[in-house]
Amino acid sequence: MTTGDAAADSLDAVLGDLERDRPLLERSSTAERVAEILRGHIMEGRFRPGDKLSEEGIKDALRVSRNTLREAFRLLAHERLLVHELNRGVFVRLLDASDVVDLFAVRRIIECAAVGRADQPAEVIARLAAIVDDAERAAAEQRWADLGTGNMLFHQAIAGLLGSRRVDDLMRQLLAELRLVFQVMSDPRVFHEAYLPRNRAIVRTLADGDAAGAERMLHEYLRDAERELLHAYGS
Amino acid sequence: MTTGDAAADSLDAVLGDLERDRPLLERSSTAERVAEILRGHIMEGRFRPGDKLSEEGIKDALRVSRNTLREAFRLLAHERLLVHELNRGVFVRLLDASDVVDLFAVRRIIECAAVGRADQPAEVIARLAAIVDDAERAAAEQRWADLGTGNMLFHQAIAGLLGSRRVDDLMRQLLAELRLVFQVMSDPRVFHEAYLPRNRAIVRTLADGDAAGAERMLHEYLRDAERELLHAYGS
DNA sequence: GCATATTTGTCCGTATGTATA
DNA sequence: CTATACATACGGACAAATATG
Repeated sequence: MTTGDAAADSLDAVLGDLERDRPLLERSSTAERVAEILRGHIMEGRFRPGDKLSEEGIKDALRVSRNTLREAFRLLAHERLLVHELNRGVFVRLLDASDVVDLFAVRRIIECAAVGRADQPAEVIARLAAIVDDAERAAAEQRWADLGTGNMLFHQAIAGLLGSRRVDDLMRQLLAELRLVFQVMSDPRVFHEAYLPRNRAIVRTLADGDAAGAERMLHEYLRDAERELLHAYGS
Repeated sequence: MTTGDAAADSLDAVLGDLERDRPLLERSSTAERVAEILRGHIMEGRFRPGDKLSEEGIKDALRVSRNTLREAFRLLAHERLLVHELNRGVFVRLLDASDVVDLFAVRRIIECAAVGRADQPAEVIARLAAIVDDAERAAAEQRWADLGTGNMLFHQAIAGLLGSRRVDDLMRQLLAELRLVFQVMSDPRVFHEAYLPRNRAIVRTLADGDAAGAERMLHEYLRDAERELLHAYGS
């Protein structure tokens, strides 16, 4: 009973109003806006992995029709953030150890390919450094949520080195799934904090023009992070 | 007026009945089955890139409700096979030269990473060889459609060497998009046929245990194929 | 194991807004 | 500029499946 009677009432409070910041130049359908809102709530942990998202409760809270809501559900299910069980409804995805392994396998391929390319202009490296700066500042000021997103942003930027729209989309999706992994962990703060210096070192090595070295460091980074997450999963 | 009044009538003939081969153990919703049918029609060229898919015409032909059809549209738009233009409807995606470049950039990363791994059991290599066998047979018997799918299957199998569910899904999607590229080409037959011997050579090199050599060959393969497609796009 | 209540799956009618001939 | 066609979005309805007591 994850979203029981009481929860249905509180959804009004949890989910902000749909029309909140509707831009004058809105170029998206209601279903897409609903999906965006729900995506945010999932990734920030207000809906936890395994939770059921009932059509009735959410359509009332967001004041949209069931049809529109179902279109949004389809989108998020396609992004692997929700799972659709026939005649049972949609649930926030619950990832297992094999998902973690798969996620890191893809990350290794994409991210290592990205840093391994030697032809990076200095301006791009500077952008990476700026992102690490922000994350370090967030850690220093104990803004743990910002630290987490900053770390994510770093790896998104790494993938961005490839300059491919499709790789960017893929990476965004992988990191969103990874957020679901973090949310079943005990303490995400210390996790992200420990890897901050390694991000810094990777950028420095890249700036020195040692792409191969940076790739090696990133590979070890991913190996260790995967191992730690799997350990947290108790496998 | 790609799907005008006359076309709406013929849709009944073009689109097979939805209930055709509904399995006893149907574990999928109507929306997913509709998406599957439309996907097939798009990839086999019965709907051509740029065509508009009108809700009215298709819902009548498939005898489903507008709501269900819209859910299916959302799925296919998310797969990049359709583009959703607000208040204008959905259209079969029309790819441009930059899409071809992007598609091949991702293919290079994925496929080259796959063949570059030296630890492939002999049984897996044999499966690759069998796929090339099938494609060669199709070419010899002038079954051009089968030749095309056979070539696709080969590259799907290459990506499959990584043993990652997410990579498999990604590759399936990339190849589906690539099919849209082929459909604006003049003569896909000769295109696929020319690359058949190179597939064969890659498998042979892999069987010899020379993963690095196979990766080099695949890289050249992709470079040439991309160049040829871009030339066909007139850029 | 059964009867009931709840929820999903699907369809329809309709009002409104948007694009286009 | 008007008229028409169409997409968007809503709400109601009902059958079917599932959850609950």
